[in-house]
Amino acid sequence: MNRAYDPQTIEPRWQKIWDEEKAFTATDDYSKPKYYALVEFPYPSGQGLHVGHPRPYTALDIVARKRRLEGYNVLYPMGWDAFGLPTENYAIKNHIHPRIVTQRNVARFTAQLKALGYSFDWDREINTTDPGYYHWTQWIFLQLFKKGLAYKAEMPINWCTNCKVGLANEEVVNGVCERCGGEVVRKVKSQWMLKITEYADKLLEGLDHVDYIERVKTSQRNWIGRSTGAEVDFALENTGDSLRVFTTRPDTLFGATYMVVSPEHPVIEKYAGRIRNLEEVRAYQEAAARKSDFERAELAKEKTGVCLEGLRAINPVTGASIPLWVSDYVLMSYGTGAIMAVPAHDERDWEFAKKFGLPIVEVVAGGNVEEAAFTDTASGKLVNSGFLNGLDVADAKKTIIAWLSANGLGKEKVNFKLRDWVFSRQRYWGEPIPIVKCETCGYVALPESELPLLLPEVDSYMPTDTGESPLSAMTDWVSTTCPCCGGPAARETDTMPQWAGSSWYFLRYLDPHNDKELASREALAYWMPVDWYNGGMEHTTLHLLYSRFWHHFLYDEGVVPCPEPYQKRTSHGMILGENGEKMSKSRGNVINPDDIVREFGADTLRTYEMFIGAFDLSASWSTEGVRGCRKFLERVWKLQEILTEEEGYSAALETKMHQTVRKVSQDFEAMKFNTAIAAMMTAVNEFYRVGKVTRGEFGTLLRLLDPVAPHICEELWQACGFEGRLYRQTWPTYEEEKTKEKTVEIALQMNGKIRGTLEIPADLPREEVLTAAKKALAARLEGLTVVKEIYVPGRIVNLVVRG
RNA sequence: GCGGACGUGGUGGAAUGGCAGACACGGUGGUCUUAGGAGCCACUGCUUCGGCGUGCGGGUUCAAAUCCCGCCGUCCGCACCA
Repeated sequence: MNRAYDPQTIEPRWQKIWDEEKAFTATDDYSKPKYYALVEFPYPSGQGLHVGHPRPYTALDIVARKRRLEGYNVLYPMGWDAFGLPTENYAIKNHIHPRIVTQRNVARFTAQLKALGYSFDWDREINTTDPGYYHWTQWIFLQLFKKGLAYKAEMPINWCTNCKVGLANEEVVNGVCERCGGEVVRKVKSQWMLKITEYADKLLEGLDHVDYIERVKTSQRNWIGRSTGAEVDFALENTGDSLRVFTTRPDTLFGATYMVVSPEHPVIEKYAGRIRNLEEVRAYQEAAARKSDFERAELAKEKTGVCLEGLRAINPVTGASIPLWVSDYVLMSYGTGAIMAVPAHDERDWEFAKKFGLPIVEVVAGGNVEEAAFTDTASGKLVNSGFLNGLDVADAKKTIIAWLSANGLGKEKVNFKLRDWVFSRQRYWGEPIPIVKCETCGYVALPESELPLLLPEVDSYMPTDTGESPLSAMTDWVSTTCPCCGGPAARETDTMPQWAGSSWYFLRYLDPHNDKELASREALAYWMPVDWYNGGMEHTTLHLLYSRFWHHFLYDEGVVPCPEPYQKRTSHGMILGENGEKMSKSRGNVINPDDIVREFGADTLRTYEMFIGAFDLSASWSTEGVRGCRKFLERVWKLQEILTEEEGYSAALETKMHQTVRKVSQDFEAMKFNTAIAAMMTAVNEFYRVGKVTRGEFGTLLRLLDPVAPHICEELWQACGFEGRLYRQTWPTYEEEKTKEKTVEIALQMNGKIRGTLEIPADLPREEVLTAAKKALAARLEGLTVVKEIYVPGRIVNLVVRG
């Protein structure tokens, strides 16, 4: 009974028992209320588990375990996002097949996660690199292809000169490859693209119907970047042709004194013959092409540009002839790749006009346009603008758009920052794209019966010098016949990006062994949407957006029962090293969770990671703090020594117990794990203060603490002779009435300054409280007049005095 | 530059209009001990003992860490998106 607390013995034992008893298996009993708790599945890296992983896993383990005690059928699954560059790079370097590397890493991660006692349903484990899994990743791609949402395009892509692979914009960080730090240049390649832009409005609108923390919604909205404005056509002088621009400020059209096109804009090629300084323009284009996106965007960079001499446009409202310039501050990838420049009311145009001596015409009054661009849209009135004069900005926008439409010169237009998703990678370790190219039929989908299209064995995983995938060297795999006409055809050799497998994995958990469909209709109808999804801030834009896009698409296809996959999304903060810096090998501040488990136990690690601070903020590791949590668990263990035979709560602690149950229950829901644990520490301190703990009190404590530290609680539950398994009990309840103290100590203030305290019965009427307060402060009140009396029940009396 | 978050003891952090510093770490003293890097007990924001204290300066309020205005600082995103 009074053995010392020994996590190294009890933790593996309970892990084995839970496993054998299938304690955390989600059932297919669809009559019970369901709860789907989800954490981002890890990439099984060679480094093994990081102390950052247990933070979100423990948090949702707490939620999952609490929900089970509350009677829900809970699904809390785990799997592996196992395609990806580090594995492939390791395979290249060490001449080991990436599948072997993956198996090894998955085995290590599994052992590490199991040692932490998570209540994952391991029967539903998935792996994105299993053919039985990527079968359905490929299937979804085919559906996208059939609906015209997957297409091939010549795209200037970010080319990592080191990995020899095309990167999505978001994989380029500060001009270098996010993974290897190599130099990134622009290169044009034919790429598979997914038309996520088609879903921009749905992805934006869907945010209004889900419970995401606000900053996640904000970053989704910013990434989609919807802006309303107008398209305007400017006639090109003596060509009969026109140049279209997008602007959010059509109201300033009278102030458009020149135009700018991006260096890649086709109008330059089209009218090259007219451009008198073509050589200068060509040189500028070449210089721009050599620059990476990063260099082009570099902060505080001076504006550069060249005038297209010989080519001019007409301002459609003023009729004035205005010059055309080329400059890399205009991006081909947004809007139309051309702008109307209104230097008086746009900072970039103003800077450019000042540098090149272009005219600045004020059309919205309110600033000094010789000193700075006036961009305030709330206060100004239109001037120098013909029929718009005197209007405010909002009205002027409406009026000019109506005028443009009526004259066939433009119309209202919505633009998005969001671009289509570059979906090709010239890499081996990814899902093959199930498409063949036929000389007569073009790109043809593989029949669904031929899925999964297996990743073939290759001799080398190294991408070729031409930038093609290693698969392209496998001629007998590449050569095939066209499913459409039977003629000779070649397989697509690009593979999918790592984002693919993670864009729908939460659906596969519902029915992971189904080889007829990605998941059964019944399972989808019952389990979706995910009730609570937690993940890192680093995935709040792309992974979330991509997976929401696929899910919206699958909803439109009738595959899934709801448009939004995740009902609730939260994010955890990072765990930093003891020095407050990000943990990394090079900084030498890495903490290995295995060491913590070995020295202190899994329950201590779990408790500590939940106690470390507010869940959504980053926190620094502290080994002293870990020790403190171990000490707390030791004190819980030793409560056995003062455990009495009484059932129920003792009179002395009844209120405290009801308060603690309420506090812990509420705090777990609000992810305030640190204060929930603090409340349990206080309760334990109380037990020691009164010198005993009843069975009722101890049983309640064990059930409250179980989600955080399940092994010690399960062990104590059994050791102290409580019936059955703790994981099969019910969540403790409280009575609001019993959380109320009989007497309270209130603060006494005079003019808002604390002047004393007073112990009173909690239900004492206001007048009697005030009388007692005045009596207690009698000495200080002498010679003063009380002009106002404030009483906040249970809190404070404040007497406002004068004299 | 834009957007977001944050700023409280020696440290991590509580408190979201009502007694600032819960809970813990660290520290000091004591106790037990062959021993203490264990356990237990007490104290632990500053103070000239009047008071003063939540980055700084204003404001609203009977009452402000909390709400409002203006600064300063730190961290994280995004970065010429017309």
